[in-house]
Amino acid sequence: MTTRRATITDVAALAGVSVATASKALNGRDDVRATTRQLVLDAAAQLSFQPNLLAQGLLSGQTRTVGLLTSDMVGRFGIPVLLGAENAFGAGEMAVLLCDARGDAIREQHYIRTLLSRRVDGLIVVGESTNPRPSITKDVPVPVVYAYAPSDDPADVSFVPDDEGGARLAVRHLIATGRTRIAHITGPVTYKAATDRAEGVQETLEEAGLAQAGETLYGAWSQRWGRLAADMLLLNDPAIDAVFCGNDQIAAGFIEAARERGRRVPDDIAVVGYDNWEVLSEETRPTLTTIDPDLERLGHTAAQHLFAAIDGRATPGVHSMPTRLVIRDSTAPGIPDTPWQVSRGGSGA
Amino acid sequence: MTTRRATITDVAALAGVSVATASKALNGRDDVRATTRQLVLDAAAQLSFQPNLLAQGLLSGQTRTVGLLTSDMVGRFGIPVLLGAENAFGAGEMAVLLCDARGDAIREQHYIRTLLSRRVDGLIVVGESTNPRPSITKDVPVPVVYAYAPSDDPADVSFVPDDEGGARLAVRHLIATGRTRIAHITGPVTYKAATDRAEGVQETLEEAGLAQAGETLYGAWSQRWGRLAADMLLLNDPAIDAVFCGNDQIAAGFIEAARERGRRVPDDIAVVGYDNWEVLSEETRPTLTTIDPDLERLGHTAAQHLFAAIDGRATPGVHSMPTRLVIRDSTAPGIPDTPWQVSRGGSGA
DNA sequence: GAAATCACCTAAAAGGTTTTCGTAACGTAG
DNA sequence: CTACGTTACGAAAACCTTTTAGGTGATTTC
Repeated sequence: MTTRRATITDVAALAGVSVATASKALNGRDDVRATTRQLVLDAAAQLSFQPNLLAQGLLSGQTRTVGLLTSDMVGRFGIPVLLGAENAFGAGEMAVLLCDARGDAIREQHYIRTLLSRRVDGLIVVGESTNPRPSITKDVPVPVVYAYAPSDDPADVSFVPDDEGGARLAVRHLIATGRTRIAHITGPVTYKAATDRAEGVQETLEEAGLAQAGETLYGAWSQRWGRLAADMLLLNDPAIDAVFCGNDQIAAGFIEAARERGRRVPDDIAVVGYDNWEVLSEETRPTLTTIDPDLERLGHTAAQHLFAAIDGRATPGVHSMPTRLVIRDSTAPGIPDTPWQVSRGGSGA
Repeated sequence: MTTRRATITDVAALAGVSVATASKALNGRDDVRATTRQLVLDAAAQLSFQPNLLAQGLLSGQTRTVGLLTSDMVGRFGIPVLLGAENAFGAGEMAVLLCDARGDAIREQHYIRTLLSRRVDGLIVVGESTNPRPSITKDVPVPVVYAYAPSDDPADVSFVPDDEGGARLAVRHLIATGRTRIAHITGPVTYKAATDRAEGVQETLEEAGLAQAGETLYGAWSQRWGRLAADMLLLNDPAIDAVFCGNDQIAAGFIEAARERGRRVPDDIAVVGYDNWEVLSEETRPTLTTIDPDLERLGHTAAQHLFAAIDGRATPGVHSMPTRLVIRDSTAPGIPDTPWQVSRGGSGA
């Protein structure tokens, strides 16, 4: 198991050529005879030679490695972003060094240092909420891209979901299906995601000449809050015919409470969620129309822009990424069982 | 931003000593005068010198890096394992290279090659189900540890959750709360997790002199199947007073259907789930008693054993990791709101 | 027949660090 | 004064690869 690994010297020796020639043969450079090249390739195969990327990196100054610094991997949103990024990296010859700072600034500093020690070519920082986070770009001699949580320095490269656009999609869909008394229940007011979406709701309703049914109800991101808010809302304003919820958990709670109060979804009240967290949105009854923030794509795009930045083609600014409306039964009665999806272009970079 | 990074040569020059002395001073070796050492340290600080880990690795043959090969990061189980492992690595000076093979054997081979090219010190392979997976240990010149999915070679080092033990915990708890007609609904029979748990149920009931209420119902890991199975079960065997479900989704579906059929949980029927997936187990009504497989700990332990293996102290075999019973309201009526937890020792390595 | 061209290959340096060995300087014992 | 041990430091090798510059022999050109 622990046999010494073959080096290019071994390959060259076996092929009966010099190290330099072996290198050229292996890397497809053209001042080597075809027969010689084959000799070298055969030798390499026989020894199952793998070039030492450390040595290459030392020489070239490029490690083909990027650091992925996440502030809280436990949460739901970091994972898809990370997944999309890993996906983009895997496609190239890049590898990703994963560091989870667990929301601790000290630990983050520590990780940044070790990543730099390892001479990563770039850094991608993924946050856990869409609230801006401190920039690290100036402290670091390699390009940095921020995903999900933007940097607080607008000159950095950030990718965030278009929460306002998502809310617009949701509300337009409700209006298009004939709803006129639309309420909005969402999470804590301290979340930029919540206030952005609320703003999107507000503006879209105004554009359509409608008034929002009641104030935006800020609470928690939980099912419990969805139930509670449903009780409040249905009691105060019985004429409501649609509600847009700040996430799928709130929506699931709302649907449950509404049914217990004898309101039929979607016939009496249409419900739209947010996140397209499928374990919830596919299991509510009726299944849940929701906004998919397409986080995997966000991560993918962020990674690609990190590549570009490494190549010297940075794209500064906060880029807001388009979301998708996923229509299911909670807004569209009578539609066949398979959900159909609506994608939306534009709005972002 | 792209200023050349300081090397030990720069530090040595600034301190007015040779490179060798600088190295010794920085690494705390003792044949260097105290005043000289301070000189070097000051110079290093001034240049904010960071040793190049590539160069160190090239020389020492140790990269202090491990590869984490996951077969399907999208799934629910890989993540906590990965998290626990990352946690263990972060504590030391190890870094983890993340590769998601997405269940594709070709891609897995590719990743293994590039990881070896990068001279990782070890590999941790995390699977997506507890079904054994092909061993890669002989193809690889570094230690390998398998987490969640064991290797099919029993001489390898594997860590799996103790599904049988988890089932025992669940059934013993039901018996302890006075239930005697206990049914078992679970996922597809193709999952070893499902059959292991079923076996645990069977044996525990026999030991208690009880007969299982009906055959084990194999189906899907979904809420839908939980509802369906509930309908079948409650119709066929109205005397059932407890059900142990193969996961929390099935349990959530069961609870829902049971309530709709007018059975009170836990008064008429006690329900136990599996996984302690908190988004579900804390949101069902009543909240769900369930088995927590403690995957984060599993990942942590696997990582620690990888360290040991790298140091030459491997621990071959399939180690089965203990689970925890988390008691909530679906089995224990009238208990105050905060859940109390029971941990169990033993049974594993 | 000498010079130039060409095809192919090799020696050596570079990259940053650690470690081994060598070498001063100095003090102490004989 | 010589022999030796100790202390503090420096030169150079080693890790593995790529690249540059150079070298060899054969073939072509005048």
